[in-house]
Amino acid sequence: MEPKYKQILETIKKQIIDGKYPAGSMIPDQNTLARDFKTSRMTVKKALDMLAIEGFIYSKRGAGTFVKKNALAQKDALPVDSYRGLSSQFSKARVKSEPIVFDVTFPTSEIKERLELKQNEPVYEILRLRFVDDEPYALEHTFMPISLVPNLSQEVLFGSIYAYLTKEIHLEIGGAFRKISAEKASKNDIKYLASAETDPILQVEQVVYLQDGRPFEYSISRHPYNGKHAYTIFDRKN
Amino acid sequence: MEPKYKQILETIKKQIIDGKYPAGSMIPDQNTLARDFKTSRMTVKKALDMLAIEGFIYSKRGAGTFVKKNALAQKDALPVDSYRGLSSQFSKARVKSEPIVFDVTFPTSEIKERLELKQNEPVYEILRLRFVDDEPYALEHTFMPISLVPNLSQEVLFGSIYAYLTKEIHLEIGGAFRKISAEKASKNDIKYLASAETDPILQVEQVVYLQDGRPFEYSISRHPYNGKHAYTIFDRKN
DNA sequence: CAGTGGTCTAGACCACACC
DNA sequence: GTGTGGTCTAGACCACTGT
Repeated sequence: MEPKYKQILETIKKQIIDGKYPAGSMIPDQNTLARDFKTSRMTVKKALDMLAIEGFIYSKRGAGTFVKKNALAQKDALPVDSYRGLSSQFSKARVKSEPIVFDVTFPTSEIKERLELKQNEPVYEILRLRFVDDEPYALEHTFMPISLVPNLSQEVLFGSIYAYLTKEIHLEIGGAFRKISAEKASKNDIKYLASAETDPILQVEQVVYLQDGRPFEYSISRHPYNGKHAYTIFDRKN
Repeated sequence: MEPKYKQILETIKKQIIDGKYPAGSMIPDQNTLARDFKTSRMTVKKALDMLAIEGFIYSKRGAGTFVKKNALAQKDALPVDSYRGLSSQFSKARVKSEPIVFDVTFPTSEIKERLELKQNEPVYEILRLRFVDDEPYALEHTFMPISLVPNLSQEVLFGSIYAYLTKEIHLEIGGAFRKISAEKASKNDIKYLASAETDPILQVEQVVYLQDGRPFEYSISRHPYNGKHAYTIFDRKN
């Protein structure tokens, strides 16, 4: 059984998308909604709070709750989960992966620090060339502690590592820290991404954390300069 | 009077930072906390939910509420408000701005679309070179509808536009959409940012929205390649 | 002033984890 | 089973907006 506040949330969201509450208009007050949905005001409030977080509405004390002018732009917005890997951004059929390096090593001091490793725990080192629609999309250099993923097979590398981690093993992703920069093309970029020597490279360096805060993956992705693949985000103030 | 849930939130946050609840440990259950804080469980729950959003703790139904392993890393984390401008990232004294262009024009079709302008409303066009610690930090090309900011003076451009907008006028920022890419250096980059012709440029293109969803600023910032200034974010799954 | 949203209470029942 | 967090109720009081 889905919680009642989620049902209310979905109902109102659908009504906004369907145009029952146009952009800029006020939606019914919380007491009215509570009566209409045969529930308490607290439950309505929770639904409205979530809708505000999703970017559809905003509330002003003393005035009312209003549909945002650009509410409809939110309706196709992805939740923030690009660290789940490429497969959630693009349909699985369009993504291919070609492993270049798959090794087990001792981490350098920088990687040890990023992954908060205590002693000299070994890590996987994975270098993969990733394709979207058969075009090079990124060169991914990934490090993961072996202790967290004891049985990673080379086979998995051809597909989505994240699908394997969340389905096969029981790992819950909590968030990711990312650093995005523009870099000069390296030899590997020229070799694998077909970059020219003077092409700029978009680099995304990230540490992915589990729900309990343990770092779980450190990776550097390098994207070719082709005018197609930029990094996009929507920051919302709450 | 600050709401009670915020006081509870701050108290527990301080206790985590002070080491009363070490990383990985369980904090007292909600009923106990409600008794200790002389409040209801719902109020405690709200405080804990906010603490989870801030990245300090996580809860598991049936098990308990735990301090994240990297909770302390959150204690200096900035809230997501870099669209408030540079002055919130760096102390005001370190930031300088040099206006290059300050004009009023009719928008191109692309800018009209980004700012969702109906007719041919005029916009400000502002080109500013921004310095941090007297080094070129970014070349900012900004467009704002005149209708939203009727009285922007050239004087304001030397400082922080955002400080002026939120303090002098009564404008509330709601969020921003950003697109980050790596680009080749243009003539302007070479001229103002002292970039070499082969240097990559980190470009941040953004549309900033007001709380009610109206787009309010469209800007393109170009950052020089000096290994110092990357774009960083922390995505949290909630 | 009336109407709105923000917070809070003191309970209740349920779903889930762990033993 | 016991203890935990997730949801929900039916009220209440307060802060703020707009007239």
